[in-house]
Amino acid sequence: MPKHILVAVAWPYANGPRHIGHVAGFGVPSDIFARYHRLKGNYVLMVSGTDEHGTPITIAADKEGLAPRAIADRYNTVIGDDLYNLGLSYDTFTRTTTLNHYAVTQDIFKTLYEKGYILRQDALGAFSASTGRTLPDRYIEGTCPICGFGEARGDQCDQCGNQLDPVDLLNPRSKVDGQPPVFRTTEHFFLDLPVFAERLQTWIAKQDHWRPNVRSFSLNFIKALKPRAITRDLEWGVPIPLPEYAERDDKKIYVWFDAVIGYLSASIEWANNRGTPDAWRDWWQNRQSRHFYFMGKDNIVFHTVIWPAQLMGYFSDGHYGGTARGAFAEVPLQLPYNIVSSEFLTMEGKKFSSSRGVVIYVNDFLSRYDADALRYVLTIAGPENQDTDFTWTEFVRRNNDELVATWGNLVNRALTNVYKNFGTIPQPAALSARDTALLAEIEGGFGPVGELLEGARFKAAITETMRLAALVNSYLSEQEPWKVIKVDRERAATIWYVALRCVDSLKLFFTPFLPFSSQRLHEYLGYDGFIAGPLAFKEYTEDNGQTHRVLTGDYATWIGRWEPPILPVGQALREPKPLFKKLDEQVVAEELARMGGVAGG
RNA sequence: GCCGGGGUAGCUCAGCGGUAGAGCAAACGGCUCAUAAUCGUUAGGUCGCGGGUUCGAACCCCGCCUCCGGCACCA
Repeated sequence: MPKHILVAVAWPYANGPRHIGHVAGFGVPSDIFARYHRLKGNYVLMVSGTDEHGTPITIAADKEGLAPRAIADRYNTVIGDDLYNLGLSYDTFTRTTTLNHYAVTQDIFKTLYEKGYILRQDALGAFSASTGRTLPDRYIEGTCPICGFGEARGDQCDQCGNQLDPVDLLNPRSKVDGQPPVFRTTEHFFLDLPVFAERLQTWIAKQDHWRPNVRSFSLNFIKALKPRAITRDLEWGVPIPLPEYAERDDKKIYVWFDAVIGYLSASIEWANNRGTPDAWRDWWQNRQSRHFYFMGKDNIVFHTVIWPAQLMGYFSDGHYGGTARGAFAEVPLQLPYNIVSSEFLTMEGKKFSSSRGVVIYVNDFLSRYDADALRYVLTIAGPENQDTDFTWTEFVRRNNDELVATWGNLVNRALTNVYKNFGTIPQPAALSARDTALLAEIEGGFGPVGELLEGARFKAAITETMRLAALVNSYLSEQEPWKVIKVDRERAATIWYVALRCVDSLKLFFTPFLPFSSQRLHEYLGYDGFIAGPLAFKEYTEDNGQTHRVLTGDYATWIGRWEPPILPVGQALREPKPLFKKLDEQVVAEELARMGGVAGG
């Protein structure tokens, strides 16, 4: 029985291009997971979009003399292109500035407010003297009242490590324009998290399948829950859906409150765009569905505590809950099933930093190297369980000595031999014990590799797949069909048939990780159709006339299945070419030079 | 400061209570179909340090050293 799987992917923030650390954390792992479940025959809905509200975008806009929307437009395009080029197979990659997203966000806010889960309280806030906008604590600096450090931030002193309140700073000033901030009392709306503390505690405590650090970190976090402000004094954001704020342009919903709602709103948008407006409920109001969230470790509490609290509070009410009929009626919106959080990638031993040149942007990377090469390295050497370091030396080595040498070479030697000597999938004679043993081991991989993928153990899954590929190289070296063919063409045909059967299965194991090369291999083997096909951009126009671009794809037409394929004897091969490019050792020096030599020190 | 995570073969990492593992690098040998790729064999570690629990500890507990994150109106 196919399952409904929601793959909810962190929303990249649209204030600049994204670097490979970002896609290592949420993009590649989530796509591997989604592609695997599609092959498995499950109903996958993979959603995300660019996160376009909040202070950093308004600051970027001010610097360039543009409207926030213009910044968001620019980076929505850049980021969308990056994800497309990496082959991330979203069902819907949209943005938070759509009418639909505003409507869903406002419905959730309004419903939580009416149910008493949102409180109104006065709070002391810091404002920019020049623009009147909120100044987040981290944008205020001054002299630390504890240690006297002159450049302490409003939230914390980097010298003595103490947590601070911006009103305590001596000589406070805005990091944006250098002016002293103005402090004044302002009304804010607070999500009443303590009301949910007990339910959250019970729920999180029984999530044995979460990664241990996610679970323990979250349990620790909810020991001291306070109401959390979910509005900001900012003109850029989703309007507060209450009559007294309808005409005001100075207070909006906090970006994090609306960003997580994107998982739901993007699902609703997906359903509307394909003309089946209730289809999202199969994932959200279906107790059998499972929701997987992918993000970096800095986002954990938003997904394990705050978003679940929003969902618990909303339950099956509001406009979207209340319009459910039939099997969906009164089924509460489903909570996360698993929170797959990654650690951080560093770059040549340092944190990514665009200002210091310690960075490689996705579009820059893909202009010189293949997406599959990046996907391979980010998977097998990615920050799955601990911070890991990306180095160019390691990238070149993994590409050349592992991807090209083990898998690329196996495919190439098998295909070129068979293409040259037979032209079609050769007819085997009786299989030897060695032949059947190899086939059993390779085709037996669908179970264990699949289990590793289901458990989000991507490193282990690709390592096991590489081990299986190496077994086939070993088999060929031992059987030496290039020698056998001179004396026994039928036996040579059998050996090559066995090798190609293995390659055909390995092709499926590699498809979630390396979709582009797996599709090419699929075609070289003489098959038609897509096991990993093209993605597509579509334009949608909403009622206000505003148009936005959505990254999607026609995944239902893809034909791959997570099971040993039936390799048809006699099927004509297409002329093979190497799947991967071997990289010259000097790209290491070139790339380090491009980074301005920062890696040396 | 508080909370959390890490320190395992030259390198990158897996293992997380039951005789120390993988890949790469190194040495030697085989093959030469294949992107000079591959295959086999060998070598290599008092598992950060010191205590403790246990029949038995990389694995659990305590202390220390060291590195790295998070600390909620930053996303």
